[in-house]
Amino acid sequence: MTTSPGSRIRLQDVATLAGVSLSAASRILRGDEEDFGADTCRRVTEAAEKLGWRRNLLVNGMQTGRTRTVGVVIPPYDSFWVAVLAGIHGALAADDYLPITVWLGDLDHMPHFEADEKQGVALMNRLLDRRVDGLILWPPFGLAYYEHARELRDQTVPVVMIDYHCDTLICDTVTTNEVAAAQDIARHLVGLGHRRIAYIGGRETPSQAWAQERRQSLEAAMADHPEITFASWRLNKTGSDAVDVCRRLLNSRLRPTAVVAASDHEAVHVYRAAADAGLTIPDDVSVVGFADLDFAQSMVPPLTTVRQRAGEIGRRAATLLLSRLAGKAPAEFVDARVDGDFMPRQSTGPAKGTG
Amino acid sequence: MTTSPGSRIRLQDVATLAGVSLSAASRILRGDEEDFGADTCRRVTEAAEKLGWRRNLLVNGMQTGRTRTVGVVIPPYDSFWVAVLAGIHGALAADDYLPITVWLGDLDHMPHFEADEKQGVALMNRLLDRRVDGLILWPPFGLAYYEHARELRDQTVPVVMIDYHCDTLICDTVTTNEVAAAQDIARHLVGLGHRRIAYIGGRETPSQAWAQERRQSLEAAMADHPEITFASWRLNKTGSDAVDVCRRLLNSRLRPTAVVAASDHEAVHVYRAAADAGLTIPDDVSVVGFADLDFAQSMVPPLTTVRQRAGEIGRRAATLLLSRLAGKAPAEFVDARVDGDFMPRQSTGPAKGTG
DNA sequence: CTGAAAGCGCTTACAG
DNA sequence: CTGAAAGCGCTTACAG
Repeated sequence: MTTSPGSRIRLQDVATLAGVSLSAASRILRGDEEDFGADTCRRVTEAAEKLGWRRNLLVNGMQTGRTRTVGVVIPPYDSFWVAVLAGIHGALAADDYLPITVWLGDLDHMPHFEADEKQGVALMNRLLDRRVDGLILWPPFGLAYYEHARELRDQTVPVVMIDYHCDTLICDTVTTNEVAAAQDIARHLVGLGHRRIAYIGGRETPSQAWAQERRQSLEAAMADHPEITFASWRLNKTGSDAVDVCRRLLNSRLRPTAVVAASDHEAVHVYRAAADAGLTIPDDVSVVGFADLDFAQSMVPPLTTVRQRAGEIGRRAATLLLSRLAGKAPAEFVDARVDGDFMPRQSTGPAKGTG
Repeated sequence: MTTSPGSRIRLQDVATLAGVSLSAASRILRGDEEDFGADTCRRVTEAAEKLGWRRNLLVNGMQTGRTRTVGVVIPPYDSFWVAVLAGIHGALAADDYLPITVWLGDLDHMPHFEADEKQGVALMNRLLDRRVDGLILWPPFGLAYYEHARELRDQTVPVVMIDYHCDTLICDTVTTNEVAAAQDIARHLVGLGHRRIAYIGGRETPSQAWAQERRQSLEAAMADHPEITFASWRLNKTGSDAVDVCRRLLNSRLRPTAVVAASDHEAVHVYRAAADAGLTIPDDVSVVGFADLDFAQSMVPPLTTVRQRAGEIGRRAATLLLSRLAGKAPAEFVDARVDGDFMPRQSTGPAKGTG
């Protein structure tokens, strides 16, 4: 029952059993069979099989400096991130790379990453100590951690960030095409006759650049329609005041006939606030989400939203990193944009009084 | 921009900069400071800091045969498994172990694992080639893979299986207390006056032992109530006939007033079939799920179900493995049971005609 | 208090 | 066609 890790079979055991030298066994098992007699090859293969020998990838890692391993700092936070992870895993596995996925904090109470900077740096360093060849990071591991981990700052280890974006790129990034998505949303709502539109977002820390970009894209898209009155609202740091803020928003002087939420998560709060205020969706107020999370379709009414192609985002991130590792990536950092798909459903309708 | 992995700082560089020997630097940086002069220690620490040297855990792995790494073969399939993963990650991280989470197939179309045996074995072997110290597996990686991977069969590498259970234990297991949960369900339904009760499950392959146990536990619990007529139904291999089977079940001669689903996933199908058949939940038929997945509470009506303590299950699995690795686990395989919590909600009500 | 030496499990030129 | 030797980046007795 007790494990004895030292008892593993070594190549030398295989070589001995097959009656060849260590190096012969090594070369044969690595496919270098041409130089050896068919009989020798067979003896070695059979000996390895019989003893249950398996190559030791730690050795390869030490010798080559490459572990064929990628650190992925992304929690399975919601269906979007789970799908991103799946995309990453698939693409890496296809190239025989192994993702090592870790995250900080527990899923129910995602911490404020600013407060956990120390732990964040420690997490990265744990991965770097394992000699991952590269890293894929989610937004909260933005600039701050980047600057703390020497390997990243010095660009010894390539990094791809998802949904993180800033003016001067510090690494490869993969992001949803926010501008196009915002225009889709604006076009849809304006077409339905809405003139008073509000946006409700979470806080926008520097590391949550996507949040800022999403709002700004929508503001820009709305600015193309001078007939629109538009207002952006924002939740507090933790989002604990979400329903309350949504309620105030709906009752605000603007009296929006449509609310665009930063994501489907916030849209849920708008639904609740609308119910509290006795407002019907979409008759009294239209609601648009973002992401098309797994629950969006079964909300009552089904939520109009922008589907993010999460799997594709993950795959792009992984292939980008792999090409970087293979030295095949462009010299400049890549700023990859993945389109979203506007999904009109029943949470949006004609503006009240427009019919 | 281009990465040069060979350019990493080695301990020798640190030693040279500090003006000490390699071994002195090694011992000082590992905390063996007592034998050295305070000044020497400082010079070494500073040199390491200055050069940005980081220990190479691959070396430790090679030297000790332990990598402080655990292979976790669990996809983030639904909120249950995500929470299990979170529990595992938390417990491993607390002990400075690193989980390496991988899975087979894509999340949308989870493959038939029987059909992918080769890939499954390859997946395990990829982990074993990385010299993981142990493995945590989800049910589909049951007996079959177990028998194929020599390290597992020979118990060189300890394994904990979640929700896998069979008569003669082949490894440590962590499972929900199915018997108690089944009794809770039976008591609840009988108390509501139900006399005609059906169970709807997916297929029960050998590797999905939990499915079999769940059904059998319910059958046993029902047998304690002789006034109950009980029938078990089952979906086809892929579950593609789910709604259809549920429809037939509801219209069957039994005319069940209550349906117990193998999990919340199947309960969704029962809801749909009930709607198709013009039956109201719970007035015409009561429905009970299992797991308390993230969507259960917001189903219409909210689903009565058994909450599985996923986080606890994950933590137990991880700590069990860690104690096994530390040689502190009991000699026999552990069969850990985690209680579920019965969650009565609005999908169950008095049996029709009972009032 | 410090350094030369062996070894972890291999791979890869290189000499026979 | 095959084997002795050096080396990957360290750690750890052991000798000074």
